Amino acid sequence: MDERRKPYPFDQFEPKWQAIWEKQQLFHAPNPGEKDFDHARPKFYVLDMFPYPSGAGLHVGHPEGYTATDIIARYKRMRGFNVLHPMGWDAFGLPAEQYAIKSGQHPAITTRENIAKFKNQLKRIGFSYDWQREINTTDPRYYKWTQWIFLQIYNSWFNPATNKAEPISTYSGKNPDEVRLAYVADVPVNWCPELGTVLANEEVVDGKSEIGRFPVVRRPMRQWMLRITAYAERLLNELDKLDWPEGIKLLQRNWIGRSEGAEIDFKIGKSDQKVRVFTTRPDTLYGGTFLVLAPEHSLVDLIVTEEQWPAVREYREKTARKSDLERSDLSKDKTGVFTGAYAINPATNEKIPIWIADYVLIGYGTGAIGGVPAHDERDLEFAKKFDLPIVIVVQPRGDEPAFGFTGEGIAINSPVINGLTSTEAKKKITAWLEERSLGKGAVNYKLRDWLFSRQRYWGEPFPIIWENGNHRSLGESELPVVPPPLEDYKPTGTGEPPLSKAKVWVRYSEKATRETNVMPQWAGSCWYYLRFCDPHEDRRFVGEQAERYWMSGAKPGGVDLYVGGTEHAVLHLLYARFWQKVLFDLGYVSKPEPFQRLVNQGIILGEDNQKMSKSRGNIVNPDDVIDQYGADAFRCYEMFMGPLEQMKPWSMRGVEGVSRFLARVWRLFMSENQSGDWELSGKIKQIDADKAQQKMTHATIKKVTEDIESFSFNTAISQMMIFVNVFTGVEAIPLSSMRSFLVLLSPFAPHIASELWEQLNTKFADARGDITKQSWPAYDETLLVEDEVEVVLQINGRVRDRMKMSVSATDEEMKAAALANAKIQDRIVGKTVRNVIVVPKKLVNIVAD
RNA sequence: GCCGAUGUGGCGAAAUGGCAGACGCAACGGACUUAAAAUCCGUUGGGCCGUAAAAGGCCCGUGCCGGUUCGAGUCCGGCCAUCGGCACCA
Repeated sequence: MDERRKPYPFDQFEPKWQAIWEKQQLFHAPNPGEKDFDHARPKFYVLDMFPYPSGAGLHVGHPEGYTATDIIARYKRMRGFNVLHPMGWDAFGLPAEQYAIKSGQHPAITTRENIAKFKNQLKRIGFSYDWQREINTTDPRYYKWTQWIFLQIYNSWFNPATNKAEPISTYSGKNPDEVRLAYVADVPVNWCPELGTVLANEEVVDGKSEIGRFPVVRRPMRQWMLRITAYAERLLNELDKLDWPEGIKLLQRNWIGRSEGAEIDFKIGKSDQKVRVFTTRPDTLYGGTFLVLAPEHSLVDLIVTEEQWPAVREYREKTARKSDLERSDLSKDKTGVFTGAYAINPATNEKIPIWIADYVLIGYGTGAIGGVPAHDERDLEFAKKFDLPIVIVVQPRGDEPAFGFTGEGIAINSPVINGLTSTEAKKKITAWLEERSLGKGAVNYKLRDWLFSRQRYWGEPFPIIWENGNHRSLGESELPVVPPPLEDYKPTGTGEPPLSKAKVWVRYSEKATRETNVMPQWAGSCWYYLRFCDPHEDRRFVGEQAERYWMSGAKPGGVDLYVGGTEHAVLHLLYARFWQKVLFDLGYVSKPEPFQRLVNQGIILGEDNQKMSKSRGNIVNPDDVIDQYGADAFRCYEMFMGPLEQMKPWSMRGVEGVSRFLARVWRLFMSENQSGDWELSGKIKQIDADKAQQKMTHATIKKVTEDIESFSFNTAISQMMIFVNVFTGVEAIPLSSMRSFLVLLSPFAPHIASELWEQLNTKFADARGDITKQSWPAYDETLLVEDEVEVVLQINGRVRDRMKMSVSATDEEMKAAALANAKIQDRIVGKTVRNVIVVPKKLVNIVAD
């Protein structure tokens, strides 16, 4: 293509229009109270998941969602909305730091370079972002407020009575540090020696770090935690009113993992000690023949008998050394040790042995279970292995065997609840336990508190200092806390964060030292959508008026449309919801949920149908595509590939096809003169469209409008192709149809639409101004109505003939015409017509045999 | 193991329960051209009958098996395959 002439001169007009948009700041959205703000228009906030600016630059997957949102943004502007469509950078994170370790270059420099590269690439695609609102999570003017929000979390607690966060000052207990939403705890963490940091559960995949795939081991360490579990119920319930894909809601529900059941106390021997267990099947209590504690359970020390100590100690040490991976890998084979102690089953009053086993997790429920081997697979396996008694207490309703039956049935061998269904039995036994103070109904969640500290350099420092072993928050006036420059960014390897090497910085005062952990990468993205509302406000994390305006709406979520990949289904999306709720409870924001509507774009595969990766060498770089085919072709191809949500392979041939379509659009408007220059085609005239042309135009307006609304961008483009095919070769082309068409095309291919619109304006005075300032065309449904339609004639559901009929034909007329049809006649001779089904304007089906 | 998504030509795909394959790619044929590229026009799911060639006709076909219905890619039940998530959560 280099030496050859391009099919249309996109290389000239695409940069031209990008320069015009930038110069005129056409896509800047003023805030309420600012110059040019229009109160009469409704608002629309359309947001992309902002990228991590990696050194590799954009790949074609990024702009897929970005193109979709850009189409929506441009469309909504033409429909009269004030559109907020911003972009920014989630720039804290490991790669820049890893690079710093290797090269010694400060991550801030790497980050700045990568951002410049990303921004340049995005601008070449012609996205209509309001670049005045660009934000960068590593900018002190931004993370000052990330730290500020942390302080709000730190300085509040979750009041169960009001079911919301409140300032810590309202807490009446003795030690507020026990209830803060941000707290310090010694917890078994996922320690990654290679990365020199701990990781959140969510960042560990199959026992390896999500980044780098290095092994991860369990190790107790003192860490900052955020009390997200306090919000489990609300995070679960408030999903209902969000317009998110059901699949994503389900992922979050499963992650939160609510289960209802009971907590039951088992007395230990003759002492006053009790073990509390959680179960979802209190109705199987009579079948409980042993107890199992997690090896780490604090009661173990108190109950183990002399002779069992050595075995217990050895087992506990062995478990502690196992990583999570090993622990679950060996899941097929149950292990455990008897403690020598016994408990009393409160239902049967029988003495049952207490074991420890690593299939019971310290972090879930009470860290102890009642073993009901007859009706729980894991307990059954354990009982078989260690020869523990098995008692059947649930009778299945079908003909399944009761032994090992885990479903719901009828309670048996259980005096208090015999004959009841499992559901009834659960209620009754729980009430029975409550009356005797032996237990109570309880709800448990799989969700754990959020491990919030990292032993890294390139992240937000905590606005916290330590004095005499106690933590204390810095004042708001001391923000931002800026990380000190370091000679050496390497992790210390001991778990001591790199910031501890900056001795001067760490020393806050005579008596106090700074916290040296930093926040995880998720911190900055937990609230960036709020900052976009008002990115330059320096007195508050977001201006109140701006927040109330852009986040407004009748539904709980403030952002009207949020587009990004499924990989953030439970991490970013859950964390952001959590922060939003804390800020909402404390009265800082107006909405309980951040994102009202969520759409996930599918992954784009390489041409070989494999995931794009450096090692496969199948990565497509948007720059190369744009060099060859232009930004409009790139955008349109990304949308033409198939449904947005679907995974689909890239195809350069496909890009070429879409590029040919845009060239046809170009030549519909432009022709080459003698000297080889493009000029407006003389075929375009101010004439009325004939009936068929008018119908095609309105059908196209309708289809494109509806398809944009339903995110069916691929079929919208198909319709525009049909339109162009119809008008290609027409001798006199009606101007009005071309005007409408260009407006429809402009969200998809804004450069060519702008250029052709301008060309029309040089000759015709029927419209004025830039195409981006036009309003979206309306369609007239009456023009789409046909006089005659082709009706399908079927016999027994098989098409036998077709005939033209007036749309106003009655059912009777259609039936009569069908039966009179020659081909139908031929086929039904000698047969009995049993029934005739008439679908108006569509078909007649004759049932005959 | 559990949960979810997907399965339609050579390929990407389209189809409020009503003509399966729109639109695009690829392929083939034609026009233009000294030639090629580009462009334009046409053909293109499979099988069979038919004819000199056409016209035309019939049957099969949306992962597999069954059901509901006048009529099923679409709804229901069971299975298979691929992808994604969770995974000893009591």
